Amino acid sequence: MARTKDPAVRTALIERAGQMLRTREPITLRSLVAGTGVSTMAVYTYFGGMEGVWQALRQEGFTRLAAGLARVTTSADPVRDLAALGAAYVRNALDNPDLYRVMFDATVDLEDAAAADESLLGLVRAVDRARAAGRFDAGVDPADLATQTWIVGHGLASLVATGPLPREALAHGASLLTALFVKAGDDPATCRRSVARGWKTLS
Amino acid sequence: MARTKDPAVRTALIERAGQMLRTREPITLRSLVAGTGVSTMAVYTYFGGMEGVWQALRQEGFTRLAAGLARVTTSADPVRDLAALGAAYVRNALDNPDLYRVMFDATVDLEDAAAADESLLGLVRAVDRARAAGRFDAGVDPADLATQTWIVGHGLASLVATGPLPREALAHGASLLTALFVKAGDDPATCRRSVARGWKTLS
DNA sequence: CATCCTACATAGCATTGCTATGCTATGGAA
DNA sequence: TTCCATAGCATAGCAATGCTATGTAGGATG
Repeated sequence: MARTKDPAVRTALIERAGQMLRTREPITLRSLVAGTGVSTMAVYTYFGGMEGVWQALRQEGFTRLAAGLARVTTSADPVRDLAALGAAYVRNALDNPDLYRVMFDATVDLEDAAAADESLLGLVRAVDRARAAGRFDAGVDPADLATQTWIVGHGLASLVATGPLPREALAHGASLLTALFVKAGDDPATCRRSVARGWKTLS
Repeated sequence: MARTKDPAVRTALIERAGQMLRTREPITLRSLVAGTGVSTMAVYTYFGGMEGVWQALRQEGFTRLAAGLARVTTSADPVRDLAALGAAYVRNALDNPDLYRVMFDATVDLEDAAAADESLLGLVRAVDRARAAGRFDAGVDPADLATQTWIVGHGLASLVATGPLPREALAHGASLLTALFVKAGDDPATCRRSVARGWKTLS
């Protein structure tokens, strides 16, 4: 029919935007395309405007988060794995603080919510394994416990990444998750050791 | 020496800014002063620029949060009070979602951190009362437990206010706080009832 | 090969936050 | 009371922002 879009241009632009986010350069229409050889219109061709760029960055953030969670190896101790997933969540937020902020600063739309749910799935499966292994009570709802783990991880990551809490406060994560998993039925002493093993993957 | 600033102008401007935040109007230099009778220069005289306006809004947010927490009545049940403080924190965030976002979207500076610590004090005192009443173990550090309560409240409020979690997810707050307080030494059955009493002040 | 649609560049638009320039009025010193 | 330096304040203009209108060129499709 006519000229086709070059996917490399789109990729290059979001990659450059991510780079600028990391170096804390302000991302503007003109600064984004400066030096790339393409003109400002490319942003409208590939993203429909700057808002589209931000949305693409949000998806990039969720993709990176999913990759970080997927990198957690499942072991014979599902409670350790659960803590390791929480640690990976926090680590991802601290490794890409600006990207993490972009992910949650605007009201997330349905497309973003789908990506977030995708990430939650790994947590739900880990809870399922723990329940199957007899570590958690049969009455525990995997989705509920996964959500609560998310709440803890997000609260901790958010407060540390934006400044109110110092990095030493990350240790609270282990306490919170232990409390959560013991309430779910795990043996306190065993749980403490499992969570410690999973959480220490953070540092 | 010369003319003095009129505090009423500053107050009127931040009040108007707060109103615009609530009605989701974009807050720009010109739109902020439109209709107030003062010119754009007033923003620079009283706030030093738009960034000063945002900082003032953040402080306004912390002030409102402190007021919300102070409104929580202390009862004979310190664990109930602790849960009620957590509920008040979440309620404040949901009542003023945009103001709450402004409070935490930028990297908080030292002045904001002081306001945040001020709010934490109420939590620390409640933990102290609970420990004095024998509900918590003697080894519990009030500052630590207060911080963990904050992490839960912030994580919950943040995820519900920005959209990823529905309002029904607020019920997770009671579960999380119960887990936390039981781990601190409270009797499970008693704790569940205390937290339920405090948390139900949310709705 | 011819055609038409689409990517793309250039230029210009309104709006943004901010600053330079005067003017005015007001509080402290004589 | 008189005077004037100084801070408040308004107007106008600056560069930079996101976006749109317009014209061109290039490639896929018949």
